[in-house]
Amino acid sequence: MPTGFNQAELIAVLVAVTAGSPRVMTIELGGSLPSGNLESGHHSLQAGLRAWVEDQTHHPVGYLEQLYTFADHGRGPDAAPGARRISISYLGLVHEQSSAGTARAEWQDWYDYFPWEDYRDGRAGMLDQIVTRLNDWAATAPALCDERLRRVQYAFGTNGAEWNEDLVLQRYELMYEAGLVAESGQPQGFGRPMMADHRRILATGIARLRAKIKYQPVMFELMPDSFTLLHLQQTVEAIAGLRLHKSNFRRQIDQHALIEETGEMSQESRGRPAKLFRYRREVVEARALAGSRLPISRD
Amino acid sequence: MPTGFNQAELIAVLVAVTAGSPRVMTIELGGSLPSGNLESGHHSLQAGLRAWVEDQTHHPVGYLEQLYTFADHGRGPDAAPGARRISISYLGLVHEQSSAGTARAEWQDWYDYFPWEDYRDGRAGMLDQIVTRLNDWAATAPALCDERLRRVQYAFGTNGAEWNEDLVLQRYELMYEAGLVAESGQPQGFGRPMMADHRRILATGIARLRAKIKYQPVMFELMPDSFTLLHLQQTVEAIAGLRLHKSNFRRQIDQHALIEETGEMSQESRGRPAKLFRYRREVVEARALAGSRLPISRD
DNA sequence: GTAATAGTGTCTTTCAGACAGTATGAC
DNA sequence: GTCATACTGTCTGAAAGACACTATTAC
Repeated sequence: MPTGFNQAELIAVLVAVTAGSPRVMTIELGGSLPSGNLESGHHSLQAGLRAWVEDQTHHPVGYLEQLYTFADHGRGPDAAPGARRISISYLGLVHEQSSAGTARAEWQDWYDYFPWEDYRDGRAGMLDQIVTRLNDWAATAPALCDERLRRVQYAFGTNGAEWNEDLVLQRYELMYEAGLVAESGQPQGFGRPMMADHRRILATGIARLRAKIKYQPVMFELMPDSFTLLHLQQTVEAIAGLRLHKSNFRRQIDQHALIEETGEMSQESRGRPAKLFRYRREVVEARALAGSRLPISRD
Repeated sequence: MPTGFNQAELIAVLVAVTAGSPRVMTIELGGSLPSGNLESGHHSLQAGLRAWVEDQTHHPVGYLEQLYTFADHGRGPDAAPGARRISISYLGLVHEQSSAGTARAEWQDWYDYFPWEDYRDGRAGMLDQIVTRLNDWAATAPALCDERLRRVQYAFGTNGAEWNEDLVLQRYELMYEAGLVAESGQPQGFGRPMMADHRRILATGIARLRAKIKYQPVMFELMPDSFTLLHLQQTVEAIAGLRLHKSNFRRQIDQHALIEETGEMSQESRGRPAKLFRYRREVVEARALAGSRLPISRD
């Protein structure tokens, strides 16, 4: 085989939110993200992934965006010298659903893989343990110690620094370097491991989604056609791993005129029944990415 | 050759700003973006591109980020059936410099390729022409007309909509669909064309940079070690294609404590001499991506 | 003096953030 | 009535946006 030829693989981070839990589609009993080779029948990368995902989940993918492309030197018995495996990963969002997946494919709560990322009930107890071990790790390398301590402080919000929920990948990479996850050789690592670098790809996807949700109305891709405001808020909270302020959340949603009342009321309330809303897709697509406010004033 | 194997190519959108002009590195007299095949000697995608770029420009690449990965069905005489060319593009930023490049590689003003993207001297006259032709194009398809008119209004800021400098790719794609650029077959298209889809990749890079500069201090990667505030502002203006408000720009820069005085003064002034500043890389790396403010209030 | 650029002060508007309150259902 | 959830009103402080002003050089 000539050099310069490579095998290409598509990997999907497919997300849904069910009953306040963020879920990711997996295969092999939660050990792998779904992936498949790029086939010649696929018209484009995105089309290939979209067709494949809809086949697996029987739901339309509302939103699909490219995440990252990795390349590793080819491994395995049939790898040619100089050949690589190129992995192209995508983030996909699907509407909340009750179907449990198929035998091969299952939804898993993503906080099984990253328990320390869930800040909804306050700082996870596990975090103190993790930070202690990271600080020990920093101390083992006098030359790098200061640098490492700064990274830990920034990524984990210690020493008065604030927790930044977007830094999912930075936290995972620190833990990987320090040998605190199973993928880096540690038998008793934190969180549930995945095959190869799949947990790293999932971290990339979570980070992207947490960042994106702040300036693009992508959360509606995770919602059913009609929903209550509390339901919407709980979905965002599940993604961000944070509790949000109710009245401010509501004000922001309707300041941007993102939704409208359906006229119906929710049936399943234990308190006062809630109004149902729907996403105003047309309006938002027109004015669209208006979230991009530039903090630099024109003249 | 077995199916499922593909050729991989690295493409760089390499940006510098010289004397208030944003420049992109090209080869073939400005007709192509620099690109090279992924070689087996390259340790990783990023390392391959970085080594290659530094070899070409003799400058360290301060900032390098992946842009997008494309796949086309293999073309050309030696393409195997089912083989594809996978193109992985990167955005790189280098410090302003005077060197004119090499014989093979040259810097070009990116507004040669996208003259309608320069809003610094007000709305480019060319825009009225473009919008007229786009509206004509919309009218040719009654079924799609409304949809197309909405896209034009949004992307080009017509009919009372605001100009959004980030929508570089959307504008190029509309013009491509309407046959207003040479790449889609029009002999007298707007702007300078490039080979294959290179101008589309450049549009992707410009859009990414314009968006990024608003919440990450990446402009300093384009600056020399010391610079005046006006110099910094003109660099950002060159990228954004907009004029900025002087005193607000300055306030924002020092509110975030991004820079510090060197103590020196600029020599080349025609008016009052300006203080020189340097970027506080350490501080910013520590507090870093603090730009990510979430417009959703925690509780 | 003029021209040109450097740099400061401050007013207004907007909006995130926080808090407290009222409304309507089940029991 | 209590409890739970739904929903509204308003105060405060920070920061964007806009405008006007003073400062220091070359000529």
